[in-house]
Amino acid sequence: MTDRGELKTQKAPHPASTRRSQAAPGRRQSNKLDKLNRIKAAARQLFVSRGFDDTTVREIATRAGVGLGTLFSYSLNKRDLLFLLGNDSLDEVAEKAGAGLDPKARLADNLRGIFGAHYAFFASEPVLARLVLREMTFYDSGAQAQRFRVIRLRVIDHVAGALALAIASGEIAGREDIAFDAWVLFAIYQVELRAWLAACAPDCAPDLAMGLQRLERALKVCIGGLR
Amino acid sequence: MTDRGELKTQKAPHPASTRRSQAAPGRRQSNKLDKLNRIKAAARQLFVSRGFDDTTVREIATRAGVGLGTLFSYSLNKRDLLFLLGNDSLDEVAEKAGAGLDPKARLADNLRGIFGAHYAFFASEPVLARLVLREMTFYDSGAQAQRFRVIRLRVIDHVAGALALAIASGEIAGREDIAFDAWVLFAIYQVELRAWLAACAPDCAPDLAMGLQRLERALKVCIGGLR
DNA sequence: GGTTAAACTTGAACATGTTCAATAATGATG
DNA sequence: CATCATTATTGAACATGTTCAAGTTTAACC
Repeated sequence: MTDRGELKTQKAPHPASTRRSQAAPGRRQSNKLDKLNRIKAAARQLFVSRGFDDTTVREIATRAGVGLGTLFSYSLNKRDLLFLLGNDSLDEVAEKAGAGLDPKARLADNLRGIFGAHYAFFASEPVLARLVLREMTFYDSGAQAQRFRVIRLRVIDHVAGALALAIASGEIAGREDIAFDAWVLFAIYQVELRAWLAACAPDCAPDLAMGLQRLERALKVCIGGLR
Repeated sequence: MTDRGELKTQKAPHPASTRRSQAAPGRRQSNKLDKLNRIKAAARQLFVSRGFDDTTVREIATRAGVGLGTLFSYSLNKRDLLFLLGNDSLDEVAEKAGAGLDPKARLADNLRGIFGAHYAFFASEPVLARLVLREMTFYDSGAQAQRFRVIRLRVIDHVAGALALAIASGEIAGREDIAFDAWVLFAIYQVELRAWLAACAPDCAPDLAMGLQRLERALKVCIGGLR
């Protein structure tokens, strides 16, 4: 395989080409967007209804009304196509989760706000969510994998924000390295999330309340310490 | 794909067949073992020297001196073949790690004993280790994936053992649910491990001391608590 | 409008994991 | 040893992700 993590073409339209430069959002640009949307919709439908492995890229191309080769100028490979879908959703979720931080709330509640938004998303799209998590955990080449990492950093940042608020309000003591503490809490979230999604059959919706309760318990072990 | 996680043939030799039953470790059995070993050796060499994706099953079969189809009666698929190698090593490591528990040691030291043994293994076979972790994190069908899960449970059990010792010696207070606490610590280990292995180029040996130091720091955040 | 270069699209061709029907090897039995 | 049922082996055939050289479309410029 040896992919270098880059798309083949993908250029800003007319980047001061030989002739001229201009914003020029012409037919070309809107056609591309249209195709991308058709591809995304087709892929989403098929991945959700048949699973990742049992969906062929040929089916996606057909349903999207594009040629087989065209798929690969919109996403580096099949996996990256899945990430594209996942990231679109995760991006929204992460934004929403971060906006909900409440200076007057307790730490546990702010954390539930952040992680709960994600859990709700994963519960609402269990099939896609499981696929994304499964595929995304370790692959890190491709534009979408990079985007995923950025989103993740933002979430960790939100956790750090929650910790800062808790310190400001005196709920917990000042800490040496908030970012590191946030990383540890995020680690617990990640593993809990995977365990929660793995716990029930691949096409059933996981139990949101139960999952969050377990996560909260795990986070409290860490917040309270073992001593 | 739709694999059901089972090998095709694989039967205890002559399981009270139509005729008779017997231990009968004849030529057949030793031939099989021999082939399995050749396959494992070939796969290991190729995976380590060229990576998982760039090794073809045809190459493995050729180097092992077996037919292409034979590979798939020894492992369910290419990925499971990788797990086979990884599990053989992990099994040993987990055993060693558990045996090293010292009732007189401090909690942090016992934990370093357990996790350190794993880190040492991952540092000594970085290529294989990364492959196994990458591939194994979410796939859970196939005999080897099952075996991996059992090994993991054993490690968590060792962590629980370390906690029990720390409680017995009075280092930490009695806890409500040691197994759950162990699970949380293990979660931190898992994420730290992945971050450590991901941090450097794919074929360089990661820095053992630095990795363990970071892990210890993360575990201490949890042990000490945030308050 | 006509010309042209850049960008986009495409499916045939390729690479490679996996299956399976045919064949061979084994060893229990007579 | 001859027979035969079971088990193991095999590679041709298949399925499917990915590449790429050739063709098509776009729009900047005259």
